[in-house]
Amino acid sequence: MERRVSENPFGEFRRECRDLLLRVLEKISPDLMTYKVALEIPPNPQFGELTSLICFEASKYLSKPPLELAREIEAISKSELGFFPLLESIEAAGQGYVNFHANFERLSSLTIESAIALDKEYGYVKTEKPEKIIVEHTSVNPIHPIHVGSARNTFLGDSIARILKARGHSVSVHYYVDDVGRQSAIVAYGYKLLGRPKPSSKPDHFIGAIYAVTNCLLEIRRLKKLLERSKDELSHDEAQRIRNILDDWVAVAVELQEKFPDIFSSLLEAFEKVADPESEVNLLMRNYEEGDSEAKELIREVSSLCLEGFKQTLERAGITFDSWDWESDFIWSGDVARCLNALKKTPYVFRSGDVFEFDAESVARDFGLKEALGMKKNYEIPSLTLGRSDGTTLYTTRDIAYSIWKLENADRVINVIGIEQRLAQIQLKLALYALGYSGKAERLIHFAYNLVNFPGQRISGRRGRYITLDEAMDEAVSRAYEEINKRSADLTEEEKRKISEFVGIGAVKYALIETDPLKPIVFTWDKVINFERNSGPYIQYSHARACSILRRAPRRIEEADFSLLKEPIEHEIILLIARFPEIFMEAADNLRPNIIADFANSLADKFNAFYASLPVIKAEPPELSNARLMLVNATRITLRNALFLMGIEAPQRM
RNA sequence: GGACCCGUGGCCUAGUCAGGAUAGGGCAUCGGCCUCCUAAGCCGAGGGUCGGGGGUUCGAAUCCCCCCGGGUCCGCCA
Repeated sequence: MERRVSENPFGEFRRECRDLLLRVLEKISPDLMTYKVALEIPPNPQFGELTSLICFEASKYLSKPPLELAREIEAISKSELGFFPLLESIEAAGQGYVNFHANFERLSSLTIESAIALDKEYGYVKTEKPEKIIVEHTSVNPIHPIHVGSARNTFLGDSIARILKARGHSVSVHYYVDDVGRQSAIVAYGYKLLGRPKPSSKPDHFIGAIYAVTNCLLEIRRLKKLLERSKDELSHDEAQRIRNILDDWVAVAVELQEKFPDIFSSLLEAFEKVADPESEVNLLMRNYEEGDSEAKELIREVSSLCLEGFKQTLERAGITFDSWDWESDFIWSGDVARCLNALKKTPYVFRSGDVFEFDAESVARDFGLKEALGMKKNYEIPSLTLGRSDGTTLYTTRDIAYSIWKLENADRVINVIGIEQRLAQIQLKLALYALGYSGKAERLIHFAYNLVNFPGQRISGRRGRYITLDEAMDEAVSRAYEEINKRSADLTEEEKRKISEFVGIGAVKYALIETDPLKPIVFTWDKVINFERNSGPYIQYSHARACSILRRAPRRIEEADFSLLKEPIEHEIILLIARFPEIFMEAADNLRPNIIADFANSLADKFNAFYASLPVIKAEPPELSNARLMLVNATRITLRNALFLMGIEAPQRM
């Protein structure tokens, strides 16, 4: 048989089914051709590899029971079958399904040979419309370490970038360094009070401690003052409410004092000497925006220190960026001011007290965007405050300028940002419409994901309540090392270290990519460091097993008789491998990295079942062994390629 | 109060956009399987009013309406 290679084997089968069905429908009644011919995956192999539901639709039109029509299709298709090599048979079933059964000899051959021939490219079907895409992800403020909650952002973003690249887009990955906000001024102020110390630990952890303590002391000072100053004006309830918040922060202070005793006591001491730390922070923030050289030097120093720590973490996790975009640069270049002025010239900005407000609601109404934005008609979108009364800028306003810059440099911009910023992202988008950038606005995508919380409480950078990504990776890697030390004692120390890195980090990545991004995750160590079924390591293990078989095989096989692969489990594996390209396309075109995780897990499942029940190397006759070896190789390639899209290493041994 | 998201066995989760055949997995529990390619594995068992109620449909976890529960947002924070 002629050897063929397809980038999408199941797609070929799907096309044949559709073509055949259309031919048959034309014979029955040309009007049927207008029906949507959607072919679906049947729930059970006994119903074939694809199924059509067209008879249920068409039965009304032809006033014929669905099953009768299905039988008619079955009968007519018999004479056409010869033109469609990947099809074995068509049969009417159930209430009126038309089931398509594949010719497994040919589908197996096409699938396995394609996977092996395309190797590192298998599954990565290229788009017909390559775009320039900017993916902005992580963008953790440079004031505390990357914690496991923001790691969800990092890994989803990284996976999206990998998937889009594999799809043939030109992808540029950006990190937005938010150094302008009040938070940066707070941490810089604390850092200055401490006399700009050299970090005594990993720089981002060190900065995170300073930030949490400084912020906490500021909050306590502010709340106490508030209670004191307005003792007589406050209602009883109001005063009680503030006292409760204060109590909360005092509890935070106790936690922080325990965790960072040195920083805490030094900062507490320094704070007592300052009359009004609050205004000093505000001054620093203002000076920074104005480009005051002392403020610039200080805040850039703190931010860079923190970023240095991020880069260590990200490098370990295998995450890279093409561009680090400093928010402050957009202020100093005048972009933000220009953008603000332009916005003020539109009819959508009004004054409210000392500040300008952006009337997002009117834009949505005038441009008829409510429905497209997923909002109810009667819901009034809140306005957006564009600046502080002291003249400094606000985050979303700065983000408008940044977004325009990104959109000028790309066909599509994907922002991986927490779902809690949904409203702000909508307001931002509406501002682009108001500015006359409708085309750009449509190409701006907010990829939203939900929070990772601890059981019973929120992760909070401001309170210093978090588990860092570093800790999570350390813990996962050390557990992986124990495991690998037990089972693969013959590996060198270096190999063991390397593999435990892959496995531990793979576990964390998988756990954060696998769940639907819109669902909140409750953090537990057992969930994030899972090495059992439905985990990164489970897939890696399956890959290593496939490698192990191939390593031990006495010969390299380049062709085989695939008609010998008759076991149902073999067919299931082949089908999954064949479907990988279309699952990949779905993941790429709908931004769904989690379905790659799901797919890889299913394939690993099937492969392990196969592994346990059927011999490969010792299979008899040798021709069967050959065919299985090639199946194992195709599985290995597909698992590896799926793992790659999640940024998970595929070790050959573990 | 309003808007958005989520609700699937004890716990976690796929399927919901594009409605179809006995609702897939995993954890935990119980019972089996290593002189045989890595047991991070495999096989089997029990366990489900798909949050509730209406509706549309030949057919609803999936679509529509109402309600309930949880989360998020509604800041001169980011």
